[in-house]
Amino acid sequence: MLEGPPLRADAQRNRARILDAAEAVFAEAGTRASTEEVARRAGVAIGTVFRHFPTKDDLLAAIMKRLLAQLVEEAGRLDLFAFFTHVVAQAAAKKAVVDLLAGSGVDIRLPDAVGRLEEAVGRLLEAAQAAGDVAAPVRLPEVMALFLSVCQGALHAGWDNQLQARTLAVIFAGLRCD
Amino acid sequence: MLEGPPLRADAQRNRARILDAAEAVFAEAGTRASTEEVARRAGVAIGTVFRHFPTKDDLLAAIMKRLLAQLVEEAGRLDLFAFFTHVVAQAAAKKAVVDLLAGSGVDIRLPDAVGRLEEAVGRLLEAAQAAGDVAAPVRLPEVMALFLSVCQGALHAGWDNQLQARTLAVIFAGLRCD
Amino acid sequence: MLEGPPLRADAQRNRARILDAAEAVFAEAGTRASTEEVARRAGVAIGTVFRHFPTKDDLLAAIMKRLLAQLVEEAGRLDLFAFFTHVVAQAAAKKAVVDLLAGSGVDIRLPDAVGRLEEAVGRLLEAAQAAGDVAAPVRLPEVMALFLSVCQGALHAGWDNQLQARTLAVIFAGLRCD
Amino acid sequence: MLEGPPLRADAQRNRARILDAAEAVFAEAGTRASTEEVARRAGVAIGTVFRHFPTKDDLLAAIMKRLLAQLVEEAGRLDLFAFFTHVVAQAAAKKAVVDLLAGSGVDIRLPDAVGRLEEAVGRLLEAAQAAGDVAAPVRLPEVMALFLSVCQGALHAGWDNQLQARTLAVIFAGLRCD
DNA sequence: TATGAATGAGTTTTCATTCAT
DNA sequence: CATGAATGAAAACTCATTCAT
Repeated sequence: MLEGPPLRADAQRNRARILDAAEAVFAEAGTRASTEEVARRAGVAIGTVFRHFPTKDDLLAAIMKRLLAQLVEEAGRLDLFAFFTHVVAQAAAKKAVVDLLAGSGVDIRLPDAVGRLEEAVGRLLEAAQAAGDVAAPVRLPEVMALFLSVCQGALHAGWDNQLQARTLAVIFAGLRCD
Repeated sequence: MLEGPPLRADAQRNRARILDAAEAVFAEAGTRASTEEVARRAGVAIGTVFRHFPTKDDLLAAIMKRLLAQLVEEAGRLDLFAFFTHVVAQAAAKKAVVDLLAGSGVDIRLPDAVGRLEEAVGRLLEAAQAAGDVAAPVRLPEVMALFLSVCQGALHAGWDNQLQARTLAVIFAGLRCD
Repeated sequence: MLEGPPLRADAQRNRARILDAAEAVFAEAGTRASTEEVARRAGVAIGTVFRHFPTKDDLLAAIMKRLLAQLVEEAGRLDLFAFFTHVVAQAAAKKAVVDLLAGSGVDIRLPDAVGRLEEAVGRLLEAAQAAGDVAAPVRLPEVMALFLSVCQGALHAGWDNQLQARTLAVIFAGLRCD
Repeated sequence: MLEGPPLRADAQRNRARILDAAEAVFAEAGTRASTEEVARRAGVAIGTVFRHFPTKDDLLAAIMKRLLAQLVEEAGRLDLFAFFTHVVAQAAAKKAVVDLLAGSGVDIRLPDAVGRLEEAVGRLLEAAQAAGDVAAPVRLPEVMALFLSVCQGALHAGWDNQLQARTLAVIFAGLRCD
């Protein structure tokens, strides 16, 4: 957890640019895309990428961490159903992250961040069950599993709005009447 | 659709060996695993792999095609719920294929084979609806979407039998009461 | 010079087919073209090519030998100028051979055949000088050199009939007034 | 025509080294020589060659371009006869290049550079005709054709100084009395 | 003898990572 | 700190040649 000295303003800007570029590049081309391509997209030299993220896996982990934090933040503002819907809707933009969450060969461990997301979803689940919107026997693990599954699914095969809605409808019904 | 002359017996044997090896290797190490490793596992020289599959992508496509055919065959013997359950249970063993089905950077198109799977699942759906096991408004696209999603989800290390069962239970309930 | 037993009729037919195919293939794609491609063009399996020509170089040497014999034969029927003109006109069809004559990396020695061609051209030269069509000081080596040079030149850059004629005209003038 | 930013000094040095090495290697062993050998000779890692020339063909094209520029420069300093003589004399050292100019399987297009050479030779021709050293009806295309032909011819091992001189003498006479 | 599958050394090419500028 | 050239191990792919069918 050592964070080192705070970065200079330009360094911080570069770090953010690289993360944005990496998210975009890996979303488009998968994690096979080269680090050079990320640098190019970020408008930065390759050395700069490696200064900020000593290995490619570090870069991937950083993307993940950032998205997970975003998800936690969104979970704090929405109910369970809205959260699912929202995340699925934008899953395609986060391809790499969802892939990583699902473990695509690259081996990255972020127990903290994942744990925090699980807690956030847990709170949503409790609330939904308290409101009677989700059946009592439903537990967090399967909700997380469904969440990840549907994110994965949504990445691919061009789920349009319709298909997203219909697919989520089945899951929501399942949560309600289980 | 031209298939060329039938392969010699030994060639056919090698082709199958290579596909088996590739399925295993890519399941264990992802599609990043090298073609050499596949050759080694198949007990064959690298040139033999490339004679059968001129490109790594060709090899991946061939694995896919074979798995899809297997799924179609299994769909013919099971009902919708059993099919889901069965496939999810062994998804981890087919990691690479499920990844490919979902499009993991490698660019492979097998509309035919995918189409046939969709038809097979369509028949299962009709039967299940006729039997009253699935609600009338449910349509094929969302069933396929759920199917793929859950396969992806099931790849994760964490899904033990319990979690598989509980997750599918939610989906099955959703299909029933939608 | 051991020639072995005479070939069976079908074997002889195959040998010829392979040579024709090789000449065509190497003319189109250079000597880098693969032996497989030659086999394919000859409508023969790769093993058959290697039975007739134990190495690729043997195949190339055989093409050469055949073309040189052809040239000798043509030299016997034409005068020096007609011979030059004729050979240049069809040089493109013999790309590989001319390349080989010029020594393109592949190392092949056919002193006999080349010697016989040189003799044939020598006879043409004597005749032409006797007729006063070629200046007395001109010697065989430079005639051969010009011959090969122009063949090489004609292979490339799409010499049309016009250009062939004009280029040869300069050389013929040079031979006359040297 | 965009050339990108100017190369760093060390990169430029390496680029030149690689070109020199490639010219030497390909002159000795033909274009079949491996890129590794070029790297070794240049005292550079293989990756460096590919950073500068992403493809072997790119490397070959670059050699060509450089030689053509050299020829243009030499054409600017010499008269037509001296130019021919000079180039023929050193043709053997440029084996690969002359082969490429003539198109030896490798597929490279450099219309610009070739065009500039043609212009330069055109100027020499005009001057020679103005001086009465070349007959009026002679045109540029056949001069270029002769030039390339003789370069090709000169590649052969056998052309010693004598033979070069005698062969060029015939051509020069032809240009004079055509 | 013909066939065509298998071999495996050799080549090209890619890319994460290091390091001189 | 940023840059971008260099590195070199590893991967993809080719093809002359051998050998089982």
